Amino acid sequence: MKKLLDLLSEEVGAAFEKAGYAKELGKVAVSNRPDLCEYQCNGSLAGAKQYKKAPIMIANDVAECLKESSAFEKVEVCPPGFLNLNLDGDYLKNFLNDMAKEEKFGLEAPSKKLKVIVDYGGPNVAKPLHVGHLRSAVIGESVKRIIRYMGHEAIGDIHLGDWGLQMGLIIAELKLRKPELPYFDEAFEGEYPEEAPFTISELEEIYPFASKKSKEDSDEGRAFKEDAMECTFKLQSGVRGYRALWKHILNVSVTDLKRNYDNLNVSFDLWKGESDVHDLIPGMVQYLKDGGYAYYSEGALVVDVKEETDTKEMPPCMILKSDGASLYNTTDLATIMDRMKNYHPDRMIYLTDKRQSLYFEQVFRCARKTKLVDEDTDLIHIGFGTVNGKDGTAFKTRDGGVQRLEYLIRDINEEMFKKISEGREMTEEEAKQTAKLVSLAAIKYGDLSNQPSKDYIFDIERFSSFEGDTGPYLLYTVVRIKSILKKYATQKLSEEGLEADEKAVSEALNKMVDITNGLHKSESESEKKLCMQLATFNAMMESAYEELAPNRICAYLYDLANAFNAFYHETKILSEEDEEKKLGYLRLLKFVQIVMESCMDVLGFSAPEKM
RNA sequence: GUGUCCGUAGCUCAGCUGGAUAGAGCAACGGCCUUCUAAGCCGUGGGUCGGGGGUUCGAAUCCCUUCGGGCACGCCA
Repeated sequence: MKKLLDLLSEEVGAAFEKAGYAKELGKVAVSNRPDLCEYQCNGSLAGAKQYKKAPIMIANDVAECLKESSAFEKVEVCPPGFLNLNLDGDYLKNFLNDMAKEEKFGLEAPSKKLKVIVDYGGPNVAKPLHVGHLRSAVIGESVKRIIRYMGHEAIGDIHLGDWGLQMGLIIAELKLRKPELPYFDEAFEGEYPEEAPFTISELEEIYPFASKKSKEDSDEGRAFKEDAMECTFKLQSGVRGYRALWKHILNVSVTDLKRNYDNLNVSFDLWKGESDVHDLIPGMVQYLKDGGYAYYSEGALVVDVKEETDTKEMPPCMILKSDGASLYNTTDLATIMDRMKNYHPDRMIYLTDKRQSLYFEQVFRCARKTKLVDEDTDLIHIGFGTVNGKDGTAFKTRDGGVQRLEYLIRDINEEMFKKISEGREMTEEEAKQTAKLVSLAAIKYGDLSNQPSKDYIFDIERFSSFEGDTGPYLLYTVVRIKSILKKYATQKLSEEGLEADEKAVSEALNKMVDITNGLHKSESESEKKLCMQLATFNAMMESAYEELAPNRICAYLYDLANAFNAFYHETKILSEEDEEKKLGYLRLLKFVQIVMESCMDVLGFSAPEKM
């Protein structure tokens, strides 16, 4: 289904053409003077020079031709040559009714269905998630959902950090603490225990402890680091006990990660990690050498990725360190190779901190140059900004430490629980569930409503206050709508003497309020504004997809919620006596509800029944 | 040094490919609940869009320059 602005532009464009001017001038935009009109066209001003004619004359000619158009109820010419337009009510009604009949509200299916891998999350095994992981998870999840909503195939890959020195550090420390474990006995030939010899909290304590020790400038520190490196090497070369121990670390950690990501309503299709491509590295390195791409520079194996058009310095993409070890680049390139072989995606999208953007440019150029990817494979890096505290510097706990994501979410949950329990009639369990939904919306909306590339201030106070442009405000709006609809259905059921339990109400609603049965023509200004906002859904979603910008959806939701609340305040819905009119209102409400819920779902949160 | 992003109301931010009086939220102030959830709605005050040039009929938006800040720049990820 076409976008409203395109339809209007065609309409005005045809008028330009009919009046003897280029139809391209008929581009219609939402008015920036809502006091004067709803839409505007500035083509007469732009065309003045070309036609050597005063803009106002052109505008008058066009306005004359536009009189026959059914799209506008008002066409005005304003000096020096603006074309001020108001949409015709029936035209709008018809547009919305068409929209209501389509599954995705007029969003067109893509001409070609693409396969896209979205690489996000990127946690390290055995390290708790912290605030820095929030953005990758939240934005990545939404980007994945946007792609799916558009009708493409999206595969989410968590891309675990599960292979480097960090694993060696943990194993080395475990060896010191529990040398009696069979994993360290090279003569051991039996079955290793199924149960891991540690819990997640032990694991989380061990890593920072070991990491710190390895950096100490002492004999003990150096010896420990050496041992950790040896453990890493043994692990990577496949020593049985070390592999078994590593499996335990991975399992315990992944279980915990899954729980954490579940709490964020984030899920991955693939739980691949750096370890999965380890065996591919030698072959890839050989390929890069054989192809004449890679050469040794300052002892390291590199691929040049400079291009003639570069205005900046472009360091080469490093494949192997001078000691022969692989690094981040190596596994990323191997992962690209692996994905091309197993999935052959049309696009790969990476979400990481924006500080890595030069790095990804090198990797992408390298992959392209060395033909690890096809020419038409899209490689995209979405670099996001930092989550800052109120002081504008990186978010920390009160005592200056790194804030664990789990605790942060827990704190916000509790805060929200208190708020919801106050003055609302709800059981404790209900309040808990509601608090969870509301705080998730608060956190996610707080993040997603910013442009991904920008830093933003994570202000718990602001999120906890729930006023204005916040997730909870959006939820509240949806809850209001649900509440009205339910009340209507409950009344109807009891009028007929039927039982009105939750299930019956929702079934009755589906039957009685069906948006495909059509809206009526807007009567009030606020109703029309609401409808116009609703009508921009497909254009909005398309641009959110093209720009990979969840913030577009956030802005739309906020505008839609505002438009609804304005309408709500001046319209008596349930007490409307004209039954047909009342049904029209209810359908409009339902329409707003499901559009809002669809948007929220794409953002990765949802509204409760009550708040 | 090279590159890159940013500088808009007291605070946090929108402003799409240049268009008419620069918009929201928070904070401040004033209204609106016997009526569908007031976590809401309506209104008031508050800005030489960092500075200076230029292009244009017209610039927060495009170009140049300057100041101030963030970030990245071969063996970390």
